[in-house]
Amino acid sequence: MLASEKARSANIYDVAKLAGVSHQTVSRVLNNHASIKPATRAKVEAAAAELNYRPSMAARTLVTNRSKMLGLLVGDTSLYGPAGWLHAVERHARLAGYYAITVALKNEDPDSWADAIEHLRRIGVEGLVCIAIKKGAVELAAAAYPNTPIVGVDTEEVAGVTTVGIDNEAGARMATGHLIELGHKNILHISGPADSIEANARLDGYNQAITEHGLKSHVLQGDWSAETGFKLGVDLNLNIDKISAIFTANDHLALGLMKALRLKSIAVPDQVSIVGFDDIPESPYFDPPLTTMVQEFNRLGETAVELLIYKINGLKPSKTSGMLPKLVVRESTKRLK
Amino acid sequence: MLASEKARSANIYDVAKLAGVSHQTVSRVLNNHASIKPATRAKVEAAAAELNYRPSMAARTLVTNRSKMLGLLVGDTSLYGPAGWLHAVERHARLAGYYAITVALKNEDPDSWADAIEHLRRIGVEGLVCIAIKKGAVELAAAAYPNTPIVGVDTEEVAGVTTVGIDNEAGARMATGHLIELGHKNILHISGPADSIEANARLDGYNQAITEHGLKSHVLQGDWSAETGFKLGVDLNLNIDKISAIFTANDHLALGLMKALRLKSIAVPDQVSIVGFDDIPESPYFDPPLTTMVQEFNRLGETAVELLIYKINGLKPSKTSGMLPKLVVRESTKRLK
DNA sequence: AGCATCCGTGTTATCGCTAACATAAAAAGC
DNA sequence: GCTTTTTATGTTAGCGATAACACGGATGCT
Repeated sequence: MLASEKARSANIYDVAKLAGVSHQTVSRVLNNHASIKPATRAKVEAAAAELNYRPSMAARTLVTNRSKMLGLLVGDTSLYGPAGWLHAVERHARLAGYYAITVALKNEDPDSWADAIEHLRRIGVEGLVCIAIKKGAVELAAAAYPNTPIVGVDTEEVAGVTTVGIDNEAGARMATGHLIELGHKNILHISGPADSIEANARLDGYNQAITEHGLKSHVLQGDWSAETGFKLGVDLNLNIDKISAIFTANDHLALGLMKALRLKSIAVPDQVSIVGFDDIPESPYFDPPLTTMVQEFNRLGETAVELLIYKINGLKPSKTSGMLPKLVVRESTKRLK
Repeated sequence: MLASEKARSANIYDVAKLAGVSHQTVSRVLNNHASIKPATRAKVEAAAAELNYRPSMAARTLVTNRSKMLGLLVGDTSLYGPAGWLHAVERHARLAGYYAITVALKNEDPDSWADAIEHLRRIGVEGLVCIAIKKGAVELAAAAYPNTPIVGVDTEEVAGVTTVGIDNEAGARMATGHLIELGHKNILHISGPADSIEANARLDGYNQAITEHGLKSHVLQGDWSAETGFKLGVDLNLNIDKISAIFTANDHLALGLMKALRLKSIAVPDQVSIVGFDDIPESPYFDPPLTTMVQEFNRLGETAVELLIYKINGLKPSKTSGMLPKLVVRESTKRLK
């Protein structure tokens, strides 16, 4: 309260002095070391509380060489999947006592990758989570962080990087399988962007289901946008291949597609059944409500953080398989008459 | 390359030795101090590059007491607005050389606020951006960080906190005004949650426009979800008040509402015109495409970071007014016959 | 009883950097 | 040409924590 008192906040020596012990004892209390008398612990804790003491992460990081920070390299955060994973990872990082430093990479702009990665490098993260970024970006990150554990969430396989993700292939097989069960024979797939790992996995899953049942594969190249779904829908002629069902690589494509079909007075699901992928929050309210594949963000985030912390602690994580999305049947799919 | 060499990365002394100067000279080069001979600078930079040197943020933070980190306290990141602002802020923080530590607060769960804020406190951020969180949470943060500059993005006014945001009131006035211009006399507003600042500002804007034109206010209490829009739509009887137009507090409400109207065979816009708010990416593909209000995330994020850095540097920022959203007219609104 | 062991705590060194002061050489002023 | 200033660099101290070692006193074992 004296005028001479600096606004400087209390450090470990201030606490030690007030508690009448050495600073090292304070440090031991803070770090839950064994062999501290309960009475001493109480004194120290009281002093710390009174001074509103907070340990300096910077000092701790400097001496222990562990920053308790994780870097989160994420792709397009406006997409439903990446945004969901990001926040799940962030949440679980905090629950595990780590700080999450997020850096958004523009997927389309490789020139910016190096800058973003360099930005993170300076701060000294203990581990890296790469979320839905291109293979090249993961490789760049791996090269920049030769001794830092990395976990990829829905990224391509890169040496030294443990990858977790949803099983897009199995999901696409389920989505296509659902249409096949409903009696559809000519099923079109509108794919995601050609350079996307997830999009390709979904395409593969579709083709597997199609081939297994001796059907013919029909694929149109798309991306992740409603706009492209709309454009492809406008140009689409269902009669040429007698298409009675369409599986789109995500819900946005389905949304745009359905708008185009509406304009052409093609009824969903009476004339075409449609299955999407993602289950964005809007999907139940589409016209008609969309049958699609749901994924659980929370568990994926938890797994990613768990694996990363394993690696940080020098343990080899066991291989994890992708998480299975689930089918939600709504009104956009119907048995073929 | 010797076996004795630790995996330890190079520090400032290693660089100094290799460059044949003192460590302080290296420090000066790194911090762009004046009075460094170009030749010396070149030597140091070459040495730093050769050793792949990165300064330790922790050491720098310890001695300068400036962490170059900003805390981002954000509300429900699954909502379109908050997610957009968050990423805009994150991006501009990085462009300004700051690290963004994100912590997501559950808006509905006040018990968790303190934990989240404490988590951030330990790391010593230089400033705080509060994005779309409740007033109580902002106050808690302000109390926990008495000497830390805070900027609120779309939060209620709290003493000491500079607030930026879009002008929800003006936006709502514009949206309602659009319907009035089209000749509508009985305009219903479906509001957002009662405890939301934005929702109340939008409600106020609606009421202003209504009163100015001598019309009667019709309000239904909603929240931000498509589900609620749907439920309200199911129960709605347009005839009672001769409602010919509806302004919903966001696009999701409009989405749910339009689904309900479709089920009841009420044509949009022929029987009711609808205006939303937000312009989520899906809105152009709704049935019909939604007339709504667009906001610019990027500029808001830039402004927030700019203001915060002003405050960090001890400058008093000038009062900023809210940014004006713009009207996008699509097919869900029509002149009243 | 005498020695080893453990418990609880204190002392000193160190992490990698910047601030502040010190100093030699070069430039400028009279 | 000699002091004064400026330029360019070096030296020392300290930020706030943990690690490693030291050490007195209590306890256990023979």
